[in-house]
Amino acid sequence: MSKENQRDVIVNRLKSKGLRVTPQRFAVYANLCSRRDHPTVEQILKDLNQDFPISSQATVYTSLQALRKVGLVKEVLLEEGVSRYDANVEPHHHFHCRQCGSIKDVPWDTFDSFNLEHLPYLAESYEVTIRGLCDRCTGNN
Amino acid sequence: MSKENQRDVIVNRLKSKGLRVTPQRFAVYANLCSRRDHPTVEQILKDLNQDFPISSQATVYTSLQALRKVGLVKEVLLEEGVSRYDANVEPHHHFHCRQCGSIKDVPWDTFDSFNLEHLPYLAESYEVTIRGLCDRCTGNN
DNA sequence: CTTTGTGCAAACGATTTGCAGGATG
DNA sequence: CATCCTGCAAATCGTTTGCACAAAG
Repeated sequence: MSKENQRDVIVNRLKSKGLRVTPQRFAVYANLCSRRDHPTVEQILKDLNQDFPISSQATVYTSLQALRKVGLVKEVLLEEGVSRYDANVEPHHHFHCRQCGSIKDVPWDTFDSFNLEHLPYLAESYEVTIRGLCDRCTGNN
Repeated sequence: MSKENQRDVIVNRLKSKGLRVTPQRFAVYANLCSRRDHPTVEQILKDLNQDFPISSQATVYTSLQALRKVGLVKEVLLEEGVSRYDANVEPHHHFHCRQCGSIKDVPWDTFDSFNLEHLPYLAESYEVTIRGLCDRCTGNN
């Protein structure tokens, strides 16, 4: 619950995956864990270096790649030419607002489980992408 | 049914969308209509220029952009850094084989319609991405 | 100490753009 | 014949890589 604890949780997750805990890598992952907006590399970098330079662009890229390789972060592809990252690796769906571009997580249990048995393929996972207008952009709320 | 007819269908679709019918644009769209494999720009270009040079890279890009703008083709984003194109603009889902990378269309009615009413957003469309092994890669078939 | 990570700048690859000439309606 | 398209090459943008130095375990 305390800040100490959150730090330890992140450190332990990195260690448990066999990743060395460096300030830059920690900062990238901690930043990603603290947000829910599926940021781009550019947004992460700007955030990290806001107060004073913590990491370089190349290191953010390689950190994200390392985190992705061990399954601590996922890449989210919803728009052309835009790679976003997500520290929420639990199965969930995505909503993409066509007006403001925001991306919202949609709970896994929003949909009754699908019957994928009758497909001529071996389905291992699936995800739903929903597009439309978010709460802010509809004016309702 | 005849080749003449298919050509006319494509010409008429372009015209009806207010697009000029140029050999390059026709070739790009006709090629896309003739395949079901969601090719990349590179694959389209290679195919067009196989016998003798028909179009340049830049023109394929701009043709696809024009076709996309009028709703005759859709972009398919399933892998990082790979833009694929699809002349099937009817609603459907996608299956992506993790082994051979092939992409298959999955019929819209595979899933019972979802109840998106209880989301706090205005859902206008959705699509399902399924990942796994295709028929060839499972060995069943 | 050995291995791995970082920063910088250069390299890269996909996509876009500016421009002059050419084709379309 | 006015408008839009094409081809080419240069520009651009996001991402990756090589290398020398620094830090982690």
